[in-house]
Amino acid sequence: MSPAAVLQGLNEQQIQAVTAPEGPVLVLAGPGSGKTRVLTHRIAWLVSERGVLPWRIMAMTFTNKAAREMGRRVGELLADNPRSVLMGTFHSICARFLRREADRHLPITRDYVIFDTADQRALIRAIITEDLNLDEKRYTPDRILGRISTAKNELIGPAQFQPRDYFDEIVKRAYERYQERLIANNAVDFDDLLMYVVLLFASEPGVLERYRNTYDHILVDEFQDTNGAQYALVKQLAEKHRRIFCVGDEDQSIYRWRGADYRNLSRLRSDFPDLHTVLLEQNYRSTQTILDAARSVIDKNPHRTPKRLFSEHEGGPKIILHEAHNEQYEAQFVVDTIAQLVAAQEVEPGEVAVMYRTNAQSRALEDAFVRAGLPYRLVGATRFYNRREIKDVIAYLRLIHNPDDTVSLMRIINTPPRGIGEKTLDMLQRWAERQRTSLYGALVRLLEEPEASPFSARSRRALVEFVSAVDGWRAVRETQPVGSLLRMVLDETRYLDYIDDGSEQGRDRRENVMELVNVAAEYEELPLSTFLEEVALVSDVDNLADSMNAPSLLTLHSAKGLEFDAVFLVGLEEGLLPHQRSFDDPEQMAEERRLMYVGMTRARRYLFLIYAFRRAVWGESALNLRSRFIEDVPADLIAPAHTMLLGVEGSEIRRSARPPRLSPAQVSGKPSPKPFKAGQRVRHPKFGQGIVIDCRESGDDLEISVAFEETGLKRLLASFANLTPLEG
DNA sequence: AGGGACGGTCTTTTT
DNA sequence: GACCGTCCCT
Repeated sequence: MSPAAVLQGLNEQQIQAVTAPEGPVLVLAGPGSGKTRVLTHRIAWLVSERGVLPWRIMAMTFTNKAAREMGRRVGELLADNPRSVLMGTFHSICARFLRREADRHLPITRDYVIFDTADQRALIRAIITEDLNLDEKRYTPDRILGRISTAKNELIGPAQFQPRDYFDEIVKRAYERYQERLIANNAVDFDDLLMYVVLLFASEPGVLERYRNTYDHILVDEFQDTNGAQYALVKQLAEKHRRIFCVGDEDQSIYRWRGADYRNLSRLRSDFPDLHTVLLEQNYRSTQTILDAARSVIDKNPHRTPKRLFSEHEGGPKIILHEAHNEQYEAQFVVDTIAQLVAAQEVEPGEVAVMYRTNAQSRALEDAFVRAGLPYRLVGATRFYNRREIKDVIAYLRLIHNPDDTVSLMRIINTPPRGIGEKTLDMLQRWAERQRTSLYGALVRLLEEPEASPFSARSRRALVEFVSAVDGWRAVRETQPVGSLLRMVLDETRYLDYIDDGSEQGRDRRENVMELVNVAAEYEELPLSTFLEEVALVSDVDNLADSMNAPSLLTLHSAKGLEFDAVFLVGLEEGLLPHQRSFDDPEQMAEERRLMYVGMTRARRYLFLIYAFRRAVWGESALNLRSRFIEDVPADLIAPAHTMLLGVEGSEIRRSARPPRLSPAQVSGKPSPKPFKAGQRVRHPKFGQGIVIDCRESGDDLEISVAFEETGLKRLLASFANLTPLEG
């Protein structure tokens, strides 16, 4: 293959990046500049031009989807060397290393399981209430787990954990127990996957040497989102041969809250002083209008490396700004507008995305899509693997794989109900403790010498029946493919009858489980451990079905790395984006701004910024001001919805014959007298003085929003509110 | 032991 | 408005 083939279609800057010397390289690049493309071509270039053997290359990404995509493209570029490059998420790659090294070097075995967030909570809750005798209202599992996670991301084990306040003292004690219990369960949490590998490499130079020698080229995607442990891993692997290639964009760093550390950029620079930095500023994705708008939002963030983003797509349609009356109208506007864009053949349905700050916002959107009879792809919300029935079934498989997994055992020992109640479980737990064995160990003992146990005949029979069943499955777990093992479990436990109570929900649950059976069947002869590992490490975006030509609904966080012809950013309101929880922290506020920036730059041609005048929060209707980020977009780049221009040439397409059901403010047919105008000062007998924010028809009344000096924002109906206008 | 009714809390964002 | 934990009844 000639160099021209590998470099084909790349611009000057990109070629420079792809063919950079094999020392440390950092590619800093704006959105849509082909970062991932550069990474892919770099791999192809190393193999075809530099003669690097594909299996000596390791490329780390943040989602499996990104890894798959990369694999596909590398496969295309190197027709004869497919798939042998090690590509995966940090977590999945570490899970693999651990599986290989656990028996020799770690307190867990190769059959370890990965605890997800719910498992972690169950474990820490038990520690707080049982071991430490504390009130879990005061010491909430999530707060403690958050501290533990931060520590692990910085490679601080329970022994090195330095308490800085009283709460930390509790955290330290909980952390110690937590780690002991994980090990007793033969389990690791997400952070352990990384921490164990880094600590192992640090303590066993021989092991590290083996991996360094195998993987002599390290590539990292989305470098700005690496945490302390991930950086340490990269450094360990690369510090000797120094062939490291990172791409990233600090303006797209949106994972600080889960440990992403922006200091890793300066660490990289100081650990690799000969770092070769390439800047990519050309954007291949968005129109200049979108880029200009996005830049005016991100430019307000302090301390950034200024980047001049320029597009090869001049101009483009204006950005549409729309205020909806509430979240239902917001969703309706989105659905209607998508229908119009599609009808006008401006976009394919699958090239449209609706993005929001919180998962809860997907509900109203889903409702609108369902009512309109339009298909959609949902990322997140009630994630498939978080559903109760799926977790139950997977708990069975986990227990079969690893009988020490007490969290799974507790989950299913009486699911479906088989007469093992609280009393019996208490007794079992105490009995196991007395014999210094795991719960499963105690159950096995019960099987061997039933009369040694303290149980009544009835409980004993139930327990024996349960453990015999699990033992039976364990006996065949090596010989049966995952799919048929799962079917055995379902048959013998009559689990489907248990969840399917005949209701619609019950049928849904049954179908979910059947779906899992299908997924499992695809694993064929692959070991159970592989199945469980992938189930634990899949992310929401990984499941985004490319095959379906329908709009995607997703959070701004899961939108990173994706692009669409048309993007709707909804819920652009103070309190939502930026989120309430970031108001008092400038660092977090900067991250909210980057989130907005990421969302805007996902769009190729059409960008819609949408906010709702009021929104139901926890069932209550609340008023919101529109997001401060909207104010940062230059007015000349914005057009209101009713002037919507379709087509780059500016051809105007009339909005559909069907009258769009938009907010009352949109229906501007008959102008009615509005006694109150925004900005006007008013007085209310009870709330005092304030400023009118908004005034609009609501039914046949007027709805006035007033920001009162004392009591804050209130929404009043003109016929009830006794408002007096004040002068100037 | 299990099921149903009730009330309090909760939501950022995810591997 | 959803989920979970708690209480009470069968």
